[in-house]
Amino acid sequence: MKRTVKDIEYTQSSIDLATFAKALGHPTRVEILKHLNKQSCCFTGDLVELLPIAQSTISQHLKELKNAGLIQGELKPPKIKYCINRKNWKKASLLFKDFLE
Amino acid sequence: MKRTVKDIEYTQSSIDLATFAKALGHPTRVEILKHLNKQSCCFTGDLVELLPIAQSTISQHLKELKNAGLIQGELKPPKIKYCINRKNWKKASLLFKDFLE
DNA sequence: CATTTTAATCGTAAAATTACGATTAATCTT
DNA sequence: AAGATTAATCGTAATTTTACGATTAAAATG
Repeated sequence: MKRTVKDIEYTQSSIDLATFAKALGHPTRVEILKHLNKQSCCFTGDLVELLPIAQSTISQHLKELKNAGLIQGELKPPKIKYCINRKNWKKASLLFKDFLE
Repeated sequence: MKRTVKDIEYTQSSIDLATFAKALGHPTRVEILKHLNKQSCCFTGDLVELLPIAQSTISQHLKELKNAGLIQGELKPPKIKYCINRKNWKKASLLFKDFLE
């Protein structure tokens, strides 16, 4: 890899769309978001029960969704409650809608 | 990596959504699709001029978009005309719309 | 028929992604 | 205070992605 994405000029909307899309680009993360969207919020533990993958892997996926801005975590010791980030969800919704017409 | 996606049961819509999303998960591919969608079709060469990356890399991205079903190629020797696959574009549009509300 | 044009494919390298188990940190319970 | 619970982080390995230049195949042009 000789060049990084940062060297190239893309429109901000292309970058934003690609970032959201990348986060949605794995079925596990889609399932997480589906579950989260259905009941608005849930704990990591709920997802560990729901999905047949390791707890650490789910944490990793949650981190990616968080980094993309699609979810946010709220401390409810000793648990962590994850919720859809409605502001960015809406932003993504509009971006995809506009892009796909 | 001890487990592959294939071992896990996902809903078909999650897989379809993730597949489309993954294809949209790179700004270069988003730019390609934007350009393609604007004028409906174009040749590989147009994209090579448009984007500051190697021809082989663009071919690779086109292949991915084709594999995801978002575009299709038509032989216009010695060129190849790429167009949005409207059927699947519509499918993606509905999937994302439904998913993001 | 030789040359040029077009775009895919090959070979390769660097980086990112995905997965796991083990460990850790924080908080709650006894 | 000791132990249990929860979920992030660490370390690691396999795989995939992204990028490049070089080569190849197919068709058009001279």
